[in-house]
Amino acid sequence: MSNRRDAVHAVLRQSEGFRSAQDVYAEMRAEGAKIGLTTVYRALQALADTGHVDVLRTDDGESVYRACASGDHHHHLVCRTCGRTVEVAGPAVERWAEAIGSEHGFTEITHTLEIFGTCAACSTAAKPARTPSRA
Amino acid sequence: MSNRRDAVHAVLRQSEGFRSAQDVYAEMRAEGAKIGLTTVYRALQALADTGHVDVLRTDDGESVYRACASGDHHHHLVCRTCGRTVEVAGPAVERWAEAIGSEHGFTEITHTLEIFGTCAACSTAAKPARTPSRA
DNA sequence: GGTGACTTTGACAACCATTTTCATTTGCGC
DNA sequence: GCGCAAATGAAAATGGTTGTCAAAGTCACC
Repeated sequence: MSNRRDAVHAVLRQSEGFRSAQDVYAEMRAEGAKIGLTTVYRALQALADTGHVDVLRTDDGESVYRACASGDHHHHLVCRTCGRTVEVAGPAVERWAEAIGSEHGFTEITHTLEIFGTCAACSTAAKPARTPSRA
Repeated sequence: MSNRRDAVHAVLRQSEGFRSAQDVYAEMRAEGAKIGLTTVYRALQALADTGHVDVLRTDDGESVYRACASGDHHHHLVCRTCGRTVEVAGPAVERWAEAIGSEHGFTEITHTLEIFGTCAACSTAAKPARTPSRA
């Protein structure tokens, strides 16, 4: 029955970068899957709770999910143009955060860290001419 | 005329931690200020654009604002219980992010980093008994 | 002092992702 | 086959944020 959950997970596994709930839903419907938006949200949350996928918020407040290779704590280097994502680990940062926290008397330190940039491919593609589509 | 904007800014200055737009609006109304929600949002955005206040998204997608001491790039150590905020600088992290980015061929690196924890006062107040409210 | 152009304001409606509700369906044990 | 409990999904509710638009305020200029 939690077949739906697996289906949702599968969609994420097939994706390169982060996908929004609406996005996943749309794709599944497009593929002919009979599933409700509600279920997608529930599946995504369940997956996130069990640590099977990573969640993060986009700048416009949308939640995006991604099936990550490792279940360990890690961060993401995301291309702001194509969405390609690289998982990175930063032991030094973890320690730094801990240290900063303790230094100020804080306990149970957690942190959120995401790195954004333009990947090689996109930065090449973006400035061939000298009309950088300046918005 | 941009008196409203100053008023909004003032509210933030009087606050210790991050405040949501709705929150600021409610407080201003409570103080008797005649201001509309729309205006509060606009003021907040304007302030954020000009770098007078820092913005970040809470886990539930709400935008929260804070008038920060320095206009420089810095991060926040936020108490998840009382909201008290400490501004921290982490040159090492900035460099690390840059390095990781270049290493993967990314350019125009930016990053978001927030540290959450329980401050000394709150952690003391929270565990008087031995019922750690383990969710 | 008056007038008109332009900007700011704010009430209200529109948006939209997410959540809740609730009736129906499905799986499973008995 | 029956009934219960969990899962599902359609639709409505929620709630923060943004857009619309007319009214009010400012200011320059006559």
